[in-house]
Amino acid sequence: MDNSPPQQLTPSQKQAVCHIEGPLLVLAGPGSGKTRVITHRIAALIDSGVRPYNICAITFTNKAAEEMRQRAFALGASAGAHISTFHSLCVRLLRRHADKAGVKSNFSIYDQADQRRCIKQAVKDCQLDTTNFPPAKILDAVSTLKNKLIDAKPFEENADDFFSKTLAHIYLRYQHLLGERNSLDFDDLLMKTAFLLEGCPDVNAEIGNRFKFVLIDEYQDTNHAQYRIAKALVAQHNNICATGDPDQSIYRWRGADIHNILAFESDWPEATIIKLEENFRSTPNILTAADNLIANNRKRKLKKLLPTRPEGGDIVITASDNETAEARSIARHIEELIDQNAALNDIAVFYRVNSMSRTLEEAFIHAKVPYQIVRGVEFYNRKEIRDILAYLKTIVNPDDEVALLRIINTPTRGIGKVTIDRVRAYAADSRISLFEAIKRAEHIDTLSNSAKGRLAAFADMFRRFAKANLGPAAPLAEIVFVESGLADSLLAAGVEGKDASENANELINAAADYDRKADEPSLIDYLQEISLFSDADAYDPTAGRVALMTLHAAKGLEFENVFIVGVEEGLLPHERTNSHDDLDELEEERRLFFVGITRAKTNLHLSYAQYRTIRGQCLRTIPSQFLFELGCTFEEQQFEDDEDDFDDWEYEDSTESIPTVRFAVGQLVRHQSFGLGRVTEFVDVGENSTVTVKFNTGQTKSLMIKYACLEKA
DNA sequence: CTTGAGTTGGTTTTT
DNA sequence: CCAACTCAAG
Repeated sequence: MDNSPPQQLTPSQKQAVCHIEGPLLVLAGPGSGKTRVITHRIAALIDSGVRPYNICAITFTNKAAEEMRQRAFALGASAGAHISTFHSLCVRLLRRHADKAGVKSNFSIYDQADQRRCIKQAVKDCQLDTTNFPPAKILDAVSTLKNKLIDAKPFEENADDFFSKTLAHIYLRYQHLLGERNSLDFDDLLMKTAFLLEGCPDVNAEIGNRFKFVLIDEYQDTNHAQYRIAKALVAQHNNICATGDPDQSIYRWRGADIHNILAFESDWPEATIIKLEENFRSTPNILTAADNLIANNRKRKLKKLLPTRPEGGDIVITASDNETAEARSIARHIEELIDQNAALNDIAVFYRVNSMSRTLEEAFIHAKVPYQIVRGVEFYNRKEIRDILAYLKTIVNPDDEVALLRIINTPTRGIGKVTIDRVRAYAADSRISLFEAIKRAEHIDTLSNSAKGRLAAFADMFRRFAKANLGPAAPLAEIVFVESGLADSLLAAGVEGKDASENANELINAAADYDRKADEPSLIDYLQEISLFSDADAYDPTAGRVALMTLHAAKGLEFENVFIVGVEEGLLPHERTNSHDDLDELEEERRLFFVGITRAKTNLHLSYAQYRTIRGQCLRTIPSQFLFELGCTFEEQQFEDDEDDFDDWEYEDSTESIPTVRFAVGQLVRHQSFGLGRVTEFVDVGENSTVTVKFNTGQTKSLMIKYACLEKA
């Protein structure tokens, strides 16, 4: 049961803990006790006389930060060290030095949905068409620029081609809109902090006095902005300890630059490098499979995966007819595990895309398997929650037009499009904010008297809210929920609104929870904190439920029994990654699978479906190339569903293959011209079946069986 | 001003 | 396939 690292630290772990002064890179493989090393290190630093106040540890998620605080505390480290994510640290620094950073301290933080709306607005403002300039693409480009710390103005100055120039316009407009609304997006938090630290000597000096020892976890997933922040944080003392694993870098698409960790030695030439290659988590066969898989990546630092656990456990690959059968198969396997006394907390199911959770959920409900879907942000994306939060955001930051427009007529209070347009026009003319204009509604001549009255009532409501904004978040959230009329409107919606009401109450409870935990609770702080919530933060390891999550969310976790579903071409690697043409993309998908596999302590269960319904279309699938790279011999089970309600045609369809020569993966074959080789993949699509063969000449070929004349050797 | 029917378009992972 | 948006009727 307990596979935690040995009580005694291993020599290399000890070395990493005790290396106090100077830059240190800990290259830690999965399950190497990395977290343990970091917490011990924090404790050791404090032990050796460093004040907790002078320590800054940066984690990847809030959850990880929380855990690290507790663990360090359990090791006897006194409280006081700053432990948070990069983003939370940035929020703190930007609020503290708001004037120097060029922001107001009550800024809102834009999430993805807000960003998209805002960029859309910016595109329109530039008189451009959203079909030629899709907001999602533009947002991506802007985000990339920000992650590289290229601000709008310098970008515009250097833009020479048409697209860059247009992009520059949109980027400038977007930043302008954000500024007007006193809002920052996720990338701004990093970019503005980097500029603040690099551009203000006094802030930098203050940082130097404060943070004398800096620890950064998951360094392989830092982007350029985070790298520059890290550099600035350690500039004066050079005491950086970065930990990470290049093989677990899975956020390239978000700007993470694997180069940061690969080039650590050239950044800090005097750096000590310590490798943690022993694995205390997984059984040898799981590690062999993981190692075989990742060996296919060409661009990597070689690192061993040394097992310390005895043999045991299974790797099982299941092929099911379709995703429903796959989900049932998983549910049944879980029932078996439960029969063998496995704890529900010890079981997890991973998938590549969130939409795959639906089918699993249905199967688990049917089989009465308790589960939790680890998706923290989902709660905050619900309409009723976003509504309440929009009220709260407007209280804190009346310039946040997105929030204001969301709730100005929610619930409906007779302030429609026409009225809003007139107020906006007035606001633009008088060069005041929309909220300011609403307060002056009675002076707006274009408005009808009834509209004036409604706007006045709206403004009055916010005056009452402002008076009630006295620290703790929960009481205000409750007042807002009731006085805004949201509570009544949900009540009026009957059954439909019942869930929504419960969610609203849950939000108020969550706020109360925050109030209890925070040193100095405030609405601003609360809003900024929940903006930085991540999916993984919602994971409750003590829930007594099977955990369902994306492969990305699985990072940093471990389970006795791991299921990975949908191990198919197009899904893992995902087709949208362009991994067909781009080797880097393919390698990242492989790392993602590697991360998934190495979460498993004892039993690993991989599965794919032969047909999968995607966007309503039932399509034939191909097992993922990654499956064949695992290399170890495994028992492949064909899952047969014995329930009667299974659609007949699916059987027909899948059994109606034209008789053709079949090849097993691993089969030795001979080809007339290429000679001997081994089958690495067999794609069964009837008469057009193909095999991929790795020939002894070194080349790998995909061949159509009906033409290739392969013979089994 | 609100509502609902109809259309369009986007469709991975997330701080 | 679903969510977000548009538009016309009430």
